[in-house]
Parts: sequence; structure tokens; C-alpha cells
Amino acid sequence: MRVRQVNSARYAGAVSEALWDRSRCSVAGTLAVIGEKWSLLVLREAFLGVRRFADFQRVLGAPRAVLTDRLATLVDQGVLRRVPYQAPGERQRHEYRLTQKGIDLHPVLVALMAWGDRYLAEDDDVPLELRHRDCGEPVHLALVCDAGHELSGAREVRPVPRGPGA
Amino acid sequence: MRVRQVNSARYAGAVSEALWDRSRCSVAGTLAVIGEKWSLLVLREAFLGVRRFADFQRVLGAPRAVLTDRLATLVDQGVLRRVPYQAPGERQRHEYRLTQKGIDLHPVLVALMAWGDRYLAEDDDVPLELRHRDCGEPVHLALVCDAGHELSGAREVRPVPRGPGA
DNA sequence: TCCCTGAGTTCGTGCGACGAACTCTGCCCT
DNA sequence: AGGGCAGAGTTCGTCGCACGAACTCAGGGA
Repeated sequence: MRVRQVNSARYAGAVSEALWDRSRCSVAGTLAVIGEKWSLLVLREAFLGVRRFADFQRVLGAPRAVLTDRLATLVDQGVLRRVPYQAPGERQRHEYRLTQKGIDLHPVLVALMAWGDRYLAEDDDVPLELRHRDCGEPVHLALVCDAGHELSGAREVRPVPRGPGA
Repeated sequence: MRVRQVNSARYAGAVSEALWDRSRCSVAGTLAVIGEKWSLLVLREAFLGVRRFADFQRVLGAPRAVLTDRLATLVDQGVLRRVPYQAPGERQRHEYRLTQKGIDLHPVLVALMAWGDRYLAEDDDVPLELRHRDCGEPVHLALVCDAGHELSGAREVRPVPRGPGA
């Protein structure tokens, strides 16, 4: 159907840094999986319950060919699953559902959304809010350390190199 | 120097959804700002302390022209600031520093990194760890609600439409 | 039988990424 | 003063991907 190698940018280029090795950074690896145009928007819709090709296409307005490619990529990265289904009176079709690996991308979407709400929404016109299913209170992302402190921001974080190159 | 309009995908396409209006979603807006190739990698390096053009170029290996464009975009989006500086015995140059708006993108990077660490690092070879500057404990992202509960995952979240279209 | 819809595939065009080469500026050395 | 050097771009040719429109294919219904 379609050949695709994982091309991972994690191993691109001869960097040979004075600092630790940046080419293996997980950010680059993750972007190699979901960083292409439309991928994150596809996932946003998936989290909102969209499953069928036509619905993705209609809601996003992405070109069909691109959408076909992005869905296929996400499927063979294990982020989505292609599941057959049959609506009564119709022939068998496929739908795309999040796997656990895909569900675990939720914080990425939440972080993007939170930033957009803060800096791009005009006059507090936030289009979508996340609430705790149990208690109904609004939900936000927080950095917490294993000692239980909730950090106030990036300045309280210290990046520490690890692994064989340390 | 370079003209750039904010082109925001937030208003693209006539969607007219049965569900709430997806075209104003903050995820798309944020991606219009930082979703281009290399932008997030530039920010990753900025968080690790990189400030000068040549250092970005050397560490990332991105083509100069692309890097020039991405830095300019991030500057006129207000994510980076172009600051003049003068090293002793050199002529005046510029460096790129995170603004508060840029620093607030930290959770996005952390979320991408966490997912990559979980799913892409072979045999737990995590290249970089984040620790609380004060207590030294490892730090992770969490969803917490305003009642103080820490949610276990995306399934405990309910998205609620808001604003004029509700 | 023809038509319709969902899910693609094909195709021509054009923009954007790429790497190499060129430019411009001001400091340093001789 | 002249030449070399380095940082920060800019220019250019190529090549690939994104785009939108048109085409295909399968099955169900009128």
C-alpha cells in the first residue's frame, strides 16, 4: 500500500557536541512521529471523538491525499489503530481510533491548547475548556516533582544530562 | 527585511460544523506560530541556553536560510527577543532570548520530551532528565483540577465547548 | 441500470526545504 | 593600509511535499 521508513531525525547529522548529544533528544524523535503538518490536528480531532476519514476531512479541510498519508503514518507509528466496522445498510469501512500510545500524546495537545488560550484567544474567548470528569472543576497542566512540589514554571527546572554520554 | 503576516489557520476554511466551531481551536493557532519545521527544535535549544545564530546552526544542522526565517518568525511572534550584545574585542552582534511568551511554551517541550522518553528511547536510555532546582527530585507533567485532584490520564478529562457558539 | 457515497489515488502546479556558494561587516594582525 | 577572519545572513538551483481538482473503485439503493 505504502512504504514508509521511520527516517528518525534522532540520528541525523554528525553533531559531536561539546555539550551532551542533542541528536538523540526525545523532542526531535517525537516530532519525527507527529511533527508533520496536520498530524497534531488529526490527533486533536481524534481526542474529540472523530474516527472516520470523511469526518477528519470535512472538519480539518485538509487535502485528501495528505490526510490519507498522515493517517497511514500515524497508524504505522502505532498512534492510531485502523478498525473495521460496518454500519447497518452500508458496506464495511474502516475507522481510526487512538491507541494507548496515542492517548499518551494528550498532554502535548493540552499544552498547545493552554498556550493558545493564553496568548491567541481574543478577549478571553476560549473555545474549549477541559474539566475533570468526576468533579467538574477546570483542569490544567502542572509540573510536579516526585517530592510533591508543584513548580511555578520553567525557571524552577534544571535539565540534567543522562545516559552513556554523561 | 522580511514581510510576514500571521496567516493564522484559526480562520481558514468554511467549516460550519454540527459540533462546535473547530476552526478557532487554540491548538491550530499555536501550531500556526510554532508548528513549522525546526521551530520547536529552536525553542528546545533556547531552553537549553543557546542564544546565538551560529550555535543554533551548529547544534541543529538546519540550513542557514531556514534558520534565519524561523528565528525571524519567532521574534515577530514575540516568542524570542533579538538582543544586541558585544563580546569584548568583537563587533556588536545579536542574540536570541526567550520572552515570557516563549518561556510559557515550556510545557509543550516537556510533553513532547516525556512522550519520546516513554516510547522512543531504546532500553531506557533517556538522554535528558528534568529535576526540581530546589529539591533535586525528577519532575513530570501532571493534569490537576482546581479542586486539587491529580488526574490519571486523558480519560478523566471532559472537553466542554464555551464561548458564543455554545 | 444508473446514481450516490465513502475512501481513496493520480496529477499538475507551486511553495518551501535543502546545501553550496556568495556577500557584507567590522575586528585583528602585520 | 591591506589582508585575513568570523558571524550572520542572502542568493540560487534543485527537489520534494502540499495543494486542489479530477478520476477510480466498491457496494447499496432507486
